[in-house]
Formats: sequence, structure tokens, C-alpha cells
Amino acid sequence: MGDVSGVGSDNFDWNTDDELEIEGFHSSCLSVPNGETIAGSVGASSSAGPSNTKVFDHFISMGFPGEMVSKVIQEYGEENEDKLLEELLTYSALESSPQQQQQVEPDPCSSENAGSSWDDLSSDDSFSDEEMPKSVSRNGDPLHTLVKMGYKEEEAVMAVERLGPNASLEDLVDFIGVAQMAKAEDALLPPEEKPQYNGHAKLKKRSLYDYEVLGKKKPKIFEKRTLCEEDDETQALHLPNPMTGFGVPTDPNSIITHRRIPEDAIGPPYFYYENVALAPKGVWQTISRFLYDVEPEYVDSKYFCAAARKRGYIHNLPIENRYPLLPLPPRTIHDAFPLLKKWWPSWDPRTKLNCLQTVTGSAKLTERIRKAVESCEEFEDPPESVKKYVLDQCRKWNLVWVGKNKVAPLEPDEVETLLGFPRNHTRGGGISRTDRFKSLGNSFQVDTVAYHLSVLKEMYPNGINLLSLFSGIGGAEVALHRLGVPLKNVVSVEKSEVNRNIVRSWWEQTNQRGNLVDLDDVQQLDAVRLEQLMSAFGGFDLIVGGSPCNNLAGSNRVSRNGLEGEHSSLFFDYFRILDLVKNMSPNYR
DNA sequence: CCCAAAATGACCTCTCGG
DNA sequence: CCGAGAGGTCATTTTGGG
Repeated sequence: MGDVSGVGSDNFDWNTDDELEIEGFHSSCLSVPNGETIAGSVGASSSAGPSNTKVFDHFISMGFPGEMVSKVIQEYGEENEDKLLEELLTYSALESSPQQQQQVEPDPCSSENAGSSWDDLSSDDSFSDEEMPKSVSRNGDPLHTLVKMGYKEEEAVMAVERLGPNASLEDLVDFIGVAQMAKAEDALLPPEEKPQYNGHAKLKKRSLYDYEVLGKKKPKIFEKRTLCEEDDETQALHLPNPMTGFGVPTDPNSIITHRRIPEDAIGPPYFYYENVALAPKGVWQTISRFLYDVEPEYVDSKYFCAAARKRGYIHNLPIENRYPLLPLPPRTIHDAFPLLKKWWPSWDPRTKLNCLQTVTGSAKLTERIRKAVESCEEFEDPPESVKKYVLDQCRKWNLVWVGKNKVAPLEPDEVETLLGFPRNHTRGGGISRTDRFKSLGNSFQVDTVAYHLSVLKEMYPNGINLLSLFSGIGGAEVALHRLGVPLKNVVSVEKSEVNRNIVRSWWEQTNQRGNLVDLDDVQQLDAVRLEQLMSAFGGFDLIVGGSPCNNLAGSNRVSRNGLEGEHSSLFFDYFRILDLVKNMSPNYR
């Protein structure tokens, strides 16, 4: 969820000049904020030993700092390139976030080498927000300051252009960190996969995991993950059918009450992440890897309401004793829209709607279909060809029969109801019809999400503090409210102003007693800001987010370039913020 | 009445999984 | 082989403020 229309408008493209950037990456450091480390990387190269040079150079050419690379090689050996990649990625992700968390917990997978932890590294070359000289960021030209800190000029320029000249140094550094992470993924493409502009060879990108799983043999040595983990990985390549996740209330046989969560993932704080289930290959594996290796729960909302909505959810919530919102919503088109039954032809067998999308069918299409059906009224049933045309269009645009020979797209009110929102939730405040469809199409299905979140009610009878990223029209907030979980403090981050207004107005309509803080941009949410919020509220109990899917969604044939795409890379902000909160949480309990 | 901004509609012809 | 898909781009029409 979350409107990202603003993101594209400011001329920043994560993928601009990819091939040039990758080349330019050779001698630079990935996320080294000061000059010393750049110099130091040369020494690290030689200390890594002559036998390592090939592997070492390989990673250096991807832009990882030399010191980090040699450290990882020491720890895991050089033959296990995939593992090294993973560790480097993970570490540079941590690195790009401020090191509040000196106590980066030793990865259980690498426990044997506990002696050489990351600590010395992080204290060397990480520039935590606390250490950041405030005076510099206030006085000096931020561009100059960033370059002085060791960032590449084009990175600094990009960050300043994107965030504006008045952005704080912290925000700029955060931004560059995320941009680097997105780029690091790109750099991981095997050389022959690198995009080339030879005529029609249009950017065919593959994600990190694609490369790991399909491009190379699985590492055998130093693979400390359990057999169970391997099973997860092969299973995760196939979406479950039926898509009922750990169970849906309408089918008691589907319910599973036990699962194993990796130790790193165990809450509190609890997190709940959502995105489209049918993302390009490997995307969910990458997301899962970042989110502490938690296995996704794939659920189709057609088991909750009358419209399909195939989504993957990664969360660390308990799955015992879930309960649904009551009353259970109607689960067929006829139950949801009883008045339409009289117009429904016998040859239209649909009982469920397809996914409710952000765009809707046109009036012209309604006309064409009406004429097509009318023209063969002399028959009892239209000919097969006409039926097929009409049904194809109806399925494609989610049309319903609203009159004699007349189909029409759903109205925003009807979409609201299907998704479990109160009537007129998105109405008013000057929002246009088009924008209502857009906001609703990007939203959660409330009943589905509420079923998953229902376990919180017993755990937090006095209410929760919620951090809601990419909130959109507040699906999570509505779900918790309908469950009767009191909302103490809610921090909601949403790009679109109309969506923020919708949530704000809902907040007032429902007489909430807590505080609602709304922020414009996830980039604003750095360690300092989080620290302020968490100390004011006493930490967060739940972090919810569904990051933009524009570059993952199947119907996007133009820029479906996976997680590293312009919009969808905001996933890394979800991870960045979640990881910060997780690491800061022990201070607030 | 003019003009900018917003809305609309036609076209795009993808990848994935069953 | 078929169908589903929180989409993008462009030209054109409509809306709304002065």
C-alpha cells in the first residue's frame, strides 16, 4: 500500500545510468563514510593473502569496502561466494544504519567464529548519527560535507537533489545508504547479465536470489543453516494452492497452529510486512532473507471476502488462537451484491471477483459489451465467441451486471466495503474518484489482516504503539480498531497527502484517544527521529508496512524490474527502519 | 473566455504458475 | 496453452479557477 506517485516526479531514478555506475563502482567503497577506510582497503587487500585475490577483487569490484571483504573472507573462507555475498549485503545494510547497536548480535549461523565479530569494523568506519558533527551539517554546504565524509560526489548530488538543500545530514546519509544497497543488488548481477544497450536488449534484471539459487550451485561448505531451512527455500519457490497461509477461518482444515520462527526474528517488537504474492522470481526469497529468514505466509483474500487478493505476508506474530472479525463478510458476488442477481446471465459463472486494482473499466467498454450482447438477443444464449469476449473483459476489469445487458465497474463505495473499510472511508476531503480507486487498490484487505493481527488483542489489553509505514488509507489501523485493540500511539508514514487526510479524518471520526503522528516520507525516519518517538512513547509494539509493488506487479509490463526498481526498492527502507526499531527496543522495556 | 491541471481511454504484449 | 495481474505511457478530453 502507499501512494508512491510522488516518488517518480522528482527525477530520481535508482536505475539511471546503471552500466556506467557499475563500472564506476570498481574502486569506490560501498558505504564508507570517511576517507580513512578507502586508504585502508589497500592494506586489507594484501593482508587477505595472495590466494584470496581473485575472490577479493571480485567483491571489491562490486563496491564493497576492502576491509569488510577481507573480514568476511577470513570468517567464511573464499570458496563460499554465495555466503560471502549474503554476509556482505547484510553487513552493509547494518552499516548504513547508525550503530546504536554496537551489540550487533552474533549471527547464530556463524557462532563458531564469535571471536572476530563486526564490532571492530563498525566502530572504525561507521559514522553514527550521534557522532555526526551537528555544526558541520548546519553551517557547511551539505554537498561538500558529504564528499568530505568520503561519499562519491554523484551520490551526494543525487541525495541533495532528492531530499532538497535543507535536508539534514542524517537524512542524506540514510538516503545514500539505501541507494547503495539498491545498487549493490544490481552490482551482484553476473557480468553477462549486465544490461546492455544493444538495440532491443532492454534491461532484463534478475534479483540477487535468482542468481544465488539458479545461477550457481548451492554452497556446501560453511553452510550452517539447517536442513529445514533448505526445505523452506525450495518450498518458497512455489506458491501454495489453496493459498490459505497458516489457515483461514472459513476452512478449519486449513489451520496450522505451530511454526518455527528463526531466533533473530522473535518479537517483540512484532512486525508485519505485506506485498504482492506474484512478484518476479526470487523477490520473496530476498525479502524473506532480509526479514530475518521468516517464511512468508501467502494468503488469498478470496477466502475472506468476495474478491481475490493474493498477497504474501512476512510477520513474527504468533499464529495460535487467531479469530476473524465479525460479522464475516459475504464471500460470493451474489451475497455481496444481492441486487445484481436479477441481471446476472446464466452463462457468467463467476462467483468471486478478481483482484481489485487501482484502475477501473471505462464507460466505452460498458457500451461495447452492451451492444455485443444486444446484437444476439434472438438466441437464448449468445454464441461462444461473444460469451468469451464478454467474460474475458468482465474478468479483466472486474465488471458486474448492473442492468439488462449492461455491465459496469464497481463504485468506490463498493470497493471500500469489499476491502473491509467503513463506508465512505475514502470519501470527501476533495479526493477525486480516480484517486479513490487508486488508494483503495493499493490497500490491505482489512478482514485478512485483522485475522492475522487478532492475536495481539490478548497480549496487549491496554493497547499498542504502532509504527505504520506506507500506511496508505490506514488498513492496519482500521483492522486493529475493528479488533478492539486500543491504539495508544500511532506513527503513520505516508507519501500521499490525500491518504494522510483520510487516515486523520478516520482517526477523528472514530474518537480515538491516542496520538496520531503522521509523517510524509520514510526517508525522514532516521535514528534520531525514531529515538525521539520511541522515548516519547516507550517503544513500538508493532511495525506494519506494505512497501510499493509498482515494479513487482504482474500487470506492469514496462518497469517490472523487481526489488531494485524505482518504487519497490523502498522495501529497504522498511527493513532499515524495522532493524533500527528492533535494535533500539531493548532500551524501552 | 482562456489556460493549466486533472481525468480519461487506448494501447502496451510482460512473467509466472497451473 | 491459458489467464491473472496494488501498472506505465501517451494523446485527448474535461474540468475548474481567474
